[in-house]
Amino acid sequence: MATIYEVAAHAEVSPATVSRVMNGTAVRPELEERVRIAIAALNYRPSRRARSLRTNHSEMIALVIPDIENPFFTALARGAEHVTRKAGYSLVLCNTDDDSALEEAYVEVIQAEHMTGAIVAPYATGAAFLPLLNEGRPIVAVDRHIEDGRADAVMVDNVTGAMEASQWLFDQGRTRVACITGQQYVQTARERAHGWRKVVDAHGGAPEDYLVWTNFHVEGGMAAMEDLLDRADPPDGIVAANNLVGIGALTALARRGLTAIDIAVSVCDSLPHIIAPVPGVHTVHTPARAIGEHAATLLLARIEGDKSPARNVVLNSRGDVISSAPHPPSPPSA
Amino acid sequence: MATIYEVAAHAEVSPATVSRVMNGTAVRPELEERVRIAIAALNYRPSRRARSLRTNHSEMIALVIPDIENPFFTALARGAEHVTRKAGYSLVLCNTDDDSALEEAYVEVIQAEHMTGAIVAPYATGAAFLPLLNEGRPIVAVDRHIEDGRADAVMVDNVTGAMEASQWLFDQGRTRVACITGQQYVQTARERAHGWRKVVDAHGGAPEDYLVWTNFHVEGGMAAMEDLLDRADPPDGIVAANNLVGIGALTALARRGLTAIDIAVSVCDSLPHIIAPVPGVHTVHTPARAIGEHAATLLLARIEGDKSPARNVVLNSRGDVISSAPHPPSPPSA
DNA sequence: GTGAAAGCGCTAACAA
DNA sequence: TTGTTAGCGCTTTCAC
Repeated sequence: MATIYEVAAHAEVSPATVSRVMNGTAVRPELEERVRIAIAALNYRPSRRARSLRTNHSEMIALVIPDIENPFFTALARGAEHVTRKAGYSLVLCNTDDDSALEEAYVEVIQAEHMTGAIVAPYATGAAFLPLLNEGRPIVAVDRHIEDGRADAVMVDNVTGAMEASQWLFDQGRTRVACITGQQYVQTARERAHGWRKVVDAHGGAPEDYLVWTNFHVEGGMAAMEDLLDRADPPDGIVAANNLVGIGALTALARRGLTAIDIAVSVCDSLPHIIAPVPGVHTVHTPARAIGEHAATLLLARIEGDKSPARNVVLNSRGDVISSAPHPPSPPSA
Repeated sequence: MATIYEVAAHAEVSPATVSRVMNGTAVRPELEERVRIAIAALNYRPSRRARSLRTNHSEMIALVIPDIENPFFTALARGAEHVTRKAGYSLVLCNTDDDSALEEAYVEVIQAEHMTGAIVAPYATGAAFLPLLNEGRPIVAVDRHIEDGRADAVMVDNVTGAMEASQWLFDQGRTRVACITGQQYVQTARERAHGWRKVVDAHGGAPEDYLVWTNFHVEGGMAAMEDLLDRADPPDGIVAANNLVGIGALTALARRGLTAIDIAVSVCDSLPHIIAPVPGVHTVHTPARAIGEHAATLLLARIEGDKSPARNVVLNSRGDVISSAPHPPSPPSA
């Protein structure tokens, strides 16, 4: 890899002039021409790490998500990648498995690599990311809040979504409606459970253990569904609080020779790669890609120097912004 | 962020001594203790970009894949991430959409950021990556070869897999077996088509246009299936050359009120997140995660200095290594 | 074993 | 406008 000095020598100018050409500062056309020829001849590519050391600015953004294999987060990643790449930034993949020790490890990497910002779906309160906020590094929370007024956030209205999912079951004539959700530490798990409870309570309530806290994975959904089916009074309708749990619940049903016609299933978020409408299943779409795009756009604005108060952007299921309040996120509903 | 000078001042030693402590070079215990106290007090985190500039070594590895939303590649990514993270490296996500212009753009980023190596699923011949090979940057090709003897590769035997997929259809008594595969430029698309052709030819052949070249996406599979269904002599069995095409084909069937019981479907690679066995569908598993793990392991060995000739590692469907030849990959079968 | 000093490749003052 | 120079934070000779 050629350096700026070699280019300068080749063009018979100073390194500063080469730098100016690279950065668009005014340079006499004749010199600029010589520099461009030298750049082409040597296939010169400026070293971002050297530039970064000097300017204290890098083109790397961290994408911190719990599960790269969850289609919700890959769609989010794609949206974010699309926007950041166009702006010349690269995304560093940080898969946390909802493990705060891994979050902390990634925070150290973000610091050590001087990444310019991060898009983060935090576990629990997101406390692991406070050091970044303290340094003034821009962070956008996605899907779940960082419990700190300083981070922007792009969210969907999970309570309303879960209420819609729950209400659909009652509309179908179901009366014993249970909910399978994620870990209590996860905000979306709490909010969707909360939405379920509101609707269920309006319909006369449900047994306490109709609310099952598991994890947001297929096997979590399966195990929870098994347990519910083994009850003396099994439910006749299920709210699955995310896509993978929904798949797990449906899988457990299938293993017993049942389908969602027997026990209806209403899923918060889409079932990925579904071949045909599954009878008895209802889904409440979550605009994952739009979340990623909005988060990236917001982050880039912060990087450009936007100093306005942290925003809490809420999207509807089509990905449109339905609110963008400049105040800190409301406290978690747990 | 504290610098090494601040730590040195705090510990009343030279920066060199701090550096030695950080890098495990021998230092008098008493000084080391002082340094460690200073590091903790200042929350010192060495700047990787400064170190990288000096040592010409970085902890960044590029992961170049065509489609982050394809579960095959996310599973591969997870495997790679798992291995690289343990070794202290971070993965930079490069999503190419099978677009060689994007590949070239990412190659420039890899150079500019001085990333240490790359794991790459290339489009077409992988010519975009030759500059990296010329610089001696270690590259491991996954799923598809770079047509150059210098890159390691981790593959599965696609021809055999497609033959198995095809044979299953004949075993079911199907006689008119078509194949929906990806773009001709994509090695896996060609190899799986080749496997299909071998089996079909052994069974008396098939109309020329029973082989449909589309793209490796759901809509590609759907459109191809639609066309096949509209023929005067529609097939009674389909080889889908990847997971998404398989979903597309099944979706097209479902839209016409048909299922794989009517027209059997045999898929190269797994159908993701499938709820229950789909009657009439057969899948040939591809060990995506293991591919990512092996590729990362191989890449790390190269980074550590392994100079042995490029290897071509082939995995079976369970992810075990069935061959690891030290000679360049065989030429593509196109 | 330890410190002083140079230098990785770039940019930004400052001078000319 | 252009060149000279210093310095971003680290590692690594080279003396001591």
